[in-house]
Amino acid sequence: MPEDNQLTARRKEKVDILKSAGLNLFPNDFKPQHRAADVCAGFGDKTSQELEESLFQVKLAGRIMSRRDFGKASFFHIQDDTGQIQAYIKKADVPEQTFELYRLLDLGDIVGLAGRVFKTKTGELTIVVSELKLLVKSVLPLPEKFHGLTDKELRYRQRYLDLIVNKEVRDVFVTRNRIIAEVRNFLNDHGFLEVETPMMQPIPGGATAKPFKTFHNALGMELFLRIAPELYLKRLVVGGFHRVYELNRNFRNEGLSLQHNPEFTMLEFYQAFATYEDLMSFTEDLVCRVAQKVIGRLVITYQGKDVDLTPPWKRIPLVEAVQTIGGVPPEALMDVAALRRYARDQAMAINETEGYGKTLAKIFDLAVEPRLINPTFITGYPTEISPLARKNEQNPEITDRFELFAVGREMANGFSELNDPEDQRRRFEGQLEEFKAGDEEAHQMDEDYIRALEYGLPPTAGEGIGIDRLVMLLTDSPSIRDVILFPHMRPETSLGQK
RNA sequence: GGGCCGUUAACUCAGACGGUAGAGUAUCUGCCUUUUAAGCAGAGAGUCACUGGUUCGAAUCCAGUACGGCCCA
Repeated sequence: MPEDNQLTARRKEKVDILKSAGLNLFPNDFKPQHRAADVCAGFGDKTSQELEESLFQVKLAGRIMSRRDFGKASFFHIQDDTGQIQAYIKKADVPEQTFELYRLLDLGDIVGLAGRVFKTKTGELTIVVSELKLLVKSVLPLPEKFHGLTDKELRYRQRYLDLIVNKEVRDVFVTRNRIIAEVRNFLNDHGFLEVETPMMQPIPGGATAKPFKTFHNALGMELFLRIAPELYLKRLVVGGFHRVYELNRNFRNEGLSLQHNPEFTMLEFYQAFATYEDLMSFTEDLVCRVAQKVIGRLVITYQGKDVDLTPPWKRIPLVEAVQTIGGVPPEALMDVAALRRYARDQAMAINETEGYGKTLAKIFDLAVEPRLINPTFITGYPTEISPLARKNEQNPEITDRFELFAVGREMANGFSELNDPEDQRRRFEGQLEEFKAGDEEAHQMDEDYIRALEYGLPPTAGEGIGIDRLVMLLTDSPSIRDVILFPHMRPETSLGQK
């Protein structure tokens, strides 16, 4: 792309002019003393007369975002990391070479300036430039000022440009940071210890998903980018860290969608002596506190729909939800044959080789999930599809597990942990059968994890919360790519390698 | 992986029926000392994503490829 066109050629000419005038084009000695937002906050409510009398000087640095030239004067806006402020330069008021320099500046250049604060006729706080210094010349033109940059491909590929010209994008990522900070605060306040466990694992576990493979040259071994930190975190509970969490990246080798990026951020936390029911209440508290602190309210809007986060949230057993919300008749739930018949009648795409639990979950995904707008816990997931969860004591066909849904998508998954090593071994063996039967996502055997359980995992409950999806919900973002700074894209073919 | 749609100037977009490629912003020149999508007058700027085909002639029709978007698995 950076091939010369008329615009970049003209800018490079200006670089040459400035260079030949002996100007340092990359100075590093300008120290701004103010920021745009501080100046606005500090002087915004002063009258023009007060400003005239105060003669207050400010010194700041920013990128030129717009300019309105007159013959012997000009208005321009500069933007720093806090926002924009207008500046005014008048030929008569500055040394000749300063005005000459200004004439050679372009939108996108970063300058340092100093001057007095005043208000224009229209009441806009403005800096009268008395000193102006070029801090770096930009040789590529910025997008058009009114429509800005809207092409999604360009926005994701050149996020730096997106961030320069689209303030809302910047705001989303600031909010993301605040959400994550509040999640950490909440967990820290509740006595949880943040830990870091391997991203590269010899056995990918803790979830059902296809992993990315990599290779360690010196050890001559295949490794997998983690699909979840779960098994390591539970080892830490065995080791005596009774409240642990990890908030970091997972990697899953799957397709991309509005809700899926190959690497995504997940919170996982484990609490000894808690049950999945404790975690449901804990999750309500966590999400509400984050929403209250970051957004300031519990009724939010997501893509035009109202979402009420006010607890308590509904807790509905899976089989009940399928009937009352999904409209599946009770007789269709009799056995796997009945489920398949029902799915066929409803033209639902299911895999005829899968068993009762998977088929039921699939029907749930299609018939119920999109309808769960307000946060809702679905409980009682089949044991067959929950190889790491504790069986329910009344009904061993289901587990003490929940998933949380909101705005029609899964937000969290939690359960009382299976801590019986013999049961865990049998579950892993069952998964191996599934793998042999063609399920590439089936869980693998992890002998060391079973050994850890043999030392004794305290009764524990654990949960994972999809942070990207939480950020999407709280920032009203339609795509996961809007909350990930550099979402995965295929390589740009037109960009030559230097 | 499948279906539909898109790709035209740096950006945002027009471009019926196949007949020399258009606008606004941005850039350049001139005028302009309180503008803010500043204004007025003028100028320059394009491998119409790529490859092939049909045609006297293709941005336009056809096929394939690349990248992207949306929907589905």
